[in-house]
Amino acid sequence: MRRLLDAAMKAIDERGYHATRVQDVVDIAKTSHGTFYLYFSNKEDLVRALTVEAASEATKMSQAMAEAGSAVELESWDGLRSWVAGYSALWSHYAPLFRSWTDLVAIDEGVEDQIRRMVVAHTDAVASRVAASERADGLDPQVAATAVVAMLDRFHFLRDFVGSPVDDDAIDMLTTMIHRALFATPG
Amino acid sequence: MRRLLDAAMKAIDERGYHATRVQDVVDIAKTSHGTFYLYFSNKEDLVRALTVEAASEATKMSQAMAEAGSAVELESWDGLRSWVAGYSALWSHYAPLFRSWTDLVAIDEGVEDQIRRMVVAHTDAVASRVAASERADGLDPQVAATAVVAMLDRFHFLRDFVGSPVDDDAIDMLTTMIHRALFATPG
Amino acid sequence: MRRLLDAAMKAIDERGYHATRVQDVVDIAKTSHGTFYLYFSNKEDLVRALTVEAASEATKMSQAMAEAGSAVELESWDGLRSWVAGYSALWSHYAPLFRSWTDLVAIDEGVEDQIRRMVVAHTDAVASRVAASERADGLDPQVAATAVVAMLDRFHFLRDFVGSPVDDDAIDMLTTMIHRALFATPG
Amino acid sequence: MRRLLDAAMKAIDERGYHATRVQDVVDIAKTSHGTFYLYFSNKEDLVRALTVEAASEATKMSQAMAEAGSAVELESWDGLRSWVAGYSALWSHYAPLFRSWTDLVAIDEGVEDQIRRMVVAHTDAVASRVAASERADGLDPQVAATAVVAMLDRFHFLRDFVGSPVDDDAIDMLTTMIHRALFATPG
DNA sequence: CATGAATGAGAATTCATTCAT
DNA sequence: AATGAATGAATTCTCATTCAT
Repeated sequence: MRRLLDAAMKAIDERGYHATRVQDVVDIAKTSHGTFYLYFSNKEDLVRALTVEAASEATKMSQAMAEAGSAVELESWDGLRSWVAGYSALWSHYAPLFRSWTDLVAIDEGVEDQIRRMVVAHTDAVASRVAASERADGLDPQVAATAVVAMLDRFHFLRDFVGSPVDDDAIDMLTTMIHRALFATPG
Repeated sequence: MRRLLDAAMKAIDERGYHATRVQDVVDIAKTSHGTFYLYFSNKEDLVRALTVEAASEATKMSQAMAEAGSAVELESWDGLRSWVAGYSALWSHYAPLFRSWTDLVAIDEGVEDQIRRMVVAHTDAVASRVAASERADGLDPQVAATAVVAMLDRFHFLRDFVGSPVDDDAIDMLTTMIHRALFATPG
Repeated sequence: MRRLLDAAMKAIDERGYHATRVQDVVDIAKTSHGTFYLYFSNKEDLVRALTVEAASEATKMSQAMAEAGSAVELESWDGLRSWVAGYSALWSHYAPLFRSWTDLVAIDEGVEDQIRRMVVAHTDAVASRVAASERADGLDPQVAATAVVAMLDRFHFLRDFVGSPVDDDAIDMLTTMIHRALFATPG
Repeated sequence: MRRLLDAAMKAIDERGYHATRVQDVVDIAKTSHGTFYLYFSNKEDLVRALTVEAASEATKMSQAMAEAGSAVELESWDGLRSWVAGYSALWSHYAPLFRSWTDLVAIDEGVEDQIRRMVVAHTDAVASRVAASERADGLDPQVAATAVVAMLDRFHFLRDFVGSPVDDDAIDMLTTMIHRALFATPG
């Protein structure tokens, strides 16, 4: 089952979700059609399982942040950077899913729910810090958080699209831009 | 032919690209399968035509900006806002395509090229202004531009996803955040 | 469509419903899979169409009898014989369906309804004549009618099973037996 | 093995033969796929075992009748009734098989042979009594016997189909009708 | 130019059967 | 003897594309 999940990730990575056939997945997993349907009732079920996993990781990440401490974390450049780096690591790990979640939401309600859960986990985490910050006034926390998550998510996609990995320098710059966008005194 | 393009846009809007059948398109266009293949050699060809259109609009938009004047435009809040508003209008007009371009790039090289052209048009426009600005030093123009375009693009998608339209207030806030991210003096 | 219906009848005749593949039907009809699904949404739909046809014929037959006249028809040996002969002709024409309607009812509700319609058409026709007959008292018309239809239906099946066609002599004898069963003075 | 046979009967009763999966049978028997194939070489083998059982019962029934005595048995209303009641009990006990034997004969030659054996046991038993009876002249014993068995068999099916059990009254009436059909003096 | 019936390659899914444990 | 995970052949169904009218 783990083998099938990993194989699916690999296949989606290579061909994209829609071009991925059950055949491709079982070929990579070196198993048979029958085995696939032993563990998943259909192709959608497999994607659902993958998104559940990713959404759980995302939720775990923002909960960890919630427990770890105060708004200071995002308000300080270093604190913000570590969150951005965490997001980046998550994105890279689940790249095949994050890259195409736009399309995955159309699969079915179950998948859409998981993706929504993932988005909400991230935006809520940011929104609560923004709401708590004195320096971010003037910004609607939810809208600002959405903008931040949008930037992070798509930045990774675009870099991936042009073939440049998101390295430490890029994370630094993203951190700086987000930090300014949220907390900077207008110049 | 125009009827078919519009019908395709409508169908993709309603069902998403992958769930759209040639049948759906010809139904909406009130024409027949035969006619479809008279104007397009296949389904991909149709999408290619749509992306060519969107990419041309995007290019036109950034050329207009290039002709219109100096870096001041983006450096001033008002100038930046009008660009953001323009992007927003473009996104909304081609929403079905922008919403799922993640998926479209996988169709074929021709489509991917058009999308790349569109992304480059936007990032280059921003990057050149950032490069020209004295207040944006410390930022790699290309990377910063990518981040800005990422934010704009995905913000629209996310608002669309949660069902809230991008209104004037949201555009104001986006403008402010981008303005700060690019040009603000760190607080 | 007619070609497909006839082909299906032939295929069911040769292999039985459950062993009949869509492939077999389209092979006999000398057409393609695609064409099959152009006219029928699935295999069940095809059988439904066949049973609708058979049930309509059955209904037509009993209506004709109702219009033609009084109870005398069945009460007289000749009248009864002509009805038995009609039933026999119907059975032979739709042999593949009648032979296996036992199994067809399990396909879906639509098919079951048609078959019930067919059975009811026959039993009601007989029951009303029995009820009207003075010589048949002591018999519950519905139960007696069921027994008569049962005998007719299964007699054909059993003869078919052992490879002997139902000829005029057999029809004569069946007529005599039914006539006695319904109207004879106990010896 | 007994558990598997009973489970198969139950499964066929609930879903019909074709809809019954090996899975269903082993679930009901609370055993495993492996065990199933330990006792039966395949699915057909299981059905064959069931039909062998039913055919043996049928044979036993007509042998008992042969031993018990003379033609009088069927010629007397009471004697006939006890045979009809016996048939009815047999049908009810093996209802899942009798209900769908139309379908079962198509499985393989082995199954068809058993079913033929069962049919022949019944028709021969009746035919020999008819042949021996003086009052049944004019009727071909084999044909008349076939008609009687047909009526009995299908009457049960039809009653089952409309949801009315075959009770004592129905058996009385069947007996009367068969008695008249075979032995009545034409009125 | 326009039509839409016909095509068939390709994909998902099921389920009887095997076999290592 | 018993188990049940794994297998893959067989089948249904979809839909882009063609072509005779």
